[in-house]
Amino acid sequence: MKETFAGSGGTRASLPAPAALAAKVRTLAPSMTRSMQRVAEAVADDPAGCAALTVTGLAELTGTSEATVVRTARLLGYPGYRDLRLALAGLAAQQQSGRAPAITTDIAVDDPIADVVAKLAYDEQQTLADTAAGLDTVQLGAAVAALATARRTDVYGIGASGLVAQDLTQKLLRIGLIAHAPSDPHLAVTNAVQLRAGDVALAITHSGSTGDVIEPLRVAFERGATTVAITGRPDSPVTQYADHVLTTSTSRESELRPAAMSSRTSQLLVVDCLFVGVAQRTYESAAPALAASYEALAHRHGSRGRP
Amino acid sequence: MKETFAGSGGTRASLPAPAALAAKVRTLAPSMTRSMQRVAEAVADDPAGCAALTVTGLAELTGTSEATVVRTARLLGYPGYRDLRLALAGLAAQQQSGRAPAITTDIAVDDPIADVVAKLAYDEQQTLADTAAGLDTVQLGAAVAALATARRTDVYGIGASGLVAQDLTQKLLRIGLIAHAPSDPHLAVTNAVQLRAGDVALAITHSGSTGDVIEPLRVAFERGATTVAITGRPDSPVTQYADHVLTTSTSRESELRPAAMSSRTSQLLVVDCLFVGVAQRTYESAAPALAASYEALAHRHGSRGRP
DNA sequence: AACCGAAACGAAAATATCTTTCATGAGTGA
DNA sequence: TCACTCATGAAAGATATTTTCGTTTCGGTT
Repeated sequence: MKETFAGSGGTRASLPAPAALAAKVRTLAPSMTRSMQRVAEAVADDPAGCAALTVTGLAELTGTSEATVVRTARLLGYPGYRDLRLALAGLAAQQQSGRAPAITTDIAVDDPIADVVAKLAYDEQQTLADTAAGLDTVQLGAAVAALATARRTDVYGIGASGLVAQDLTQKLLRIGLIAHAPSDPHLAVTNAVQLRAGDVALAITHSGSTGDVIEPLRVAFERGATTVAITGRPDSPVTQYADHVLTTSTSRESELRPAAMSSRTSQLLVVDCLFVGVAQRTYESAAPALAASYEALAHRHGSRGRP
Repeated sequence: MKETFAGSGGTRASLPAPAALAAKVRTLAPSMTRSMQRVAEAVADDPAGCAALTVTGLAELTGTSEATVVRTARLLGYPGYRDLRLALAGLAAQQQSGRAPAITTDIAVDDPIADVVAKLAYDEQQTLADTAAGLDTVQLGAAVAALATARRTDVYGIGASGLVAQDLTQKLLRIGLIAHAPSDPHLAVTNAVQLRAGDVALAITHSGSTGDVIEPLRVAFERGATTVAITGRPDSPVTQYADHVLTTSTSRESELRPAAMSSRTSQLLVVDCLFVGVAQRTYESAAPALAASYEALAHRHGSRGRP
């Protein structure tokens, strides 16, 4: 690995931004081995402290070996420990200069309703920030390009993710694209069989292991369609069949705050980004289409303006 | 110079803070030799770029030698180049996060995808904050109470709001309550006719003027059910038939960012609050029901962990 | 102008740090 | 139980940083 390229300050390959690090740790933790998790945890817990440590120091601190530390750094998206260390220094500086440490307490059974509102709002804001920070714009751009030029698009999702799938579908239809979000898994596969090169199939699943969603994506993939996966687990089975993977952030969940809640927030942001990106790319046709759909809806509302 | 002391994480000697670096360069410049000035200048000019360079790299860039770079680092108050580099990374991160006010502008057709992500995330965060701030906790509490004790609940919504309605329905079902979200307006009315005192009807409409949603709520209202409206217009027709009104926030929309987008975010937060509130109130039965639904879903996912 | 001394400077050696390789052992499924 | 895979750390190998030390430069002095 040469480091010389960085000198130009030109096109920097997408190293994870410091801000995204905490989110990345959470996202990738499940796919880590025990030792690596210890390292990741230490790093997320005390960025400043870890930035001051050498590989050897961090290895000792976490009771692991240098090799494991380097492996962890790699998994987090850096070429090696050195770069992770720089990112940690950046993160530490950011945390230092202002923004809150972001420690939310869980929602308790006896929290007053006002607290519930505050905590939920805060958590969802956090989720949005994490998602935005962790989103790979290259993958996103590729997915947008594929969608914008697709002959037709299928969107697969089940349960909570199914609603997100429908949301995207509604939006795409609004700008004149052809999109479907089959709600029945069997129909999804039936649909997928019809896809071919130039079409796009998009799977939305938080766990990345939802068979009912993977199956149609696999079929589409094998048919030559461009496939996109929106998932919280970038190493999960669904990504096998995905040309482009968009990662949603995973925040800690609790009994009263199911994972579905934050994953939905995260997924919707991604979907919105996709939509806006596509609308930009197809502006010529999208703008009139959007206007037309407003028009068509107007008469279904009572008066045109305020009641 | 050993670096091992850092391992303790104990009393960190006072390294110059990153922010002070630029000032320090200016202060110390006069006392520097020519070569060192070149190094200091490069460092002050482009912290981010220099942070990416090794001693050798920076030496080459400034046309000096490694030794000079290290001497400069020393003069600036760091034990060696390594620490200067970390400080530079911190400074870069701070500068990066500092300049973010560009996102207040609307999304333009030619915005790069990264900006789109940042702006959308920012807007949605804003929407959440506004919604949380504007939510009437008394009304919310009342709605929660009604839902928690309802015999059955109907949720009405069309289009984007329809998805929110389904989201709420899914959640309520998960904790063992009886809820429906008829997607067909006619079915909605048919359903509404069945409601009576002790039941809850909940209408979700951003404009508050969506006839297809108002109608079933009216019917439910007249049948004596407790009615709730989630709307962005607290003075719109739908509130006529609503015992409790929950107001969502309305943020500015633009051509590329339809109102549906932020109203959906806002509505979902309200719906989440309702859900958590209800889950709290019915904790005895909700907790096992939630657990059970997790259980039931587990087998639809491949393995629990890594693929 | 020639000389001297001090300081600046860089090449290269010495050291520290990071990365890779490889052998070992723990855990897993047949 | 056995074969197998995978996680793991020790140590070798590769880089980066720091130190050493000799050369060069510059200012002043004779």
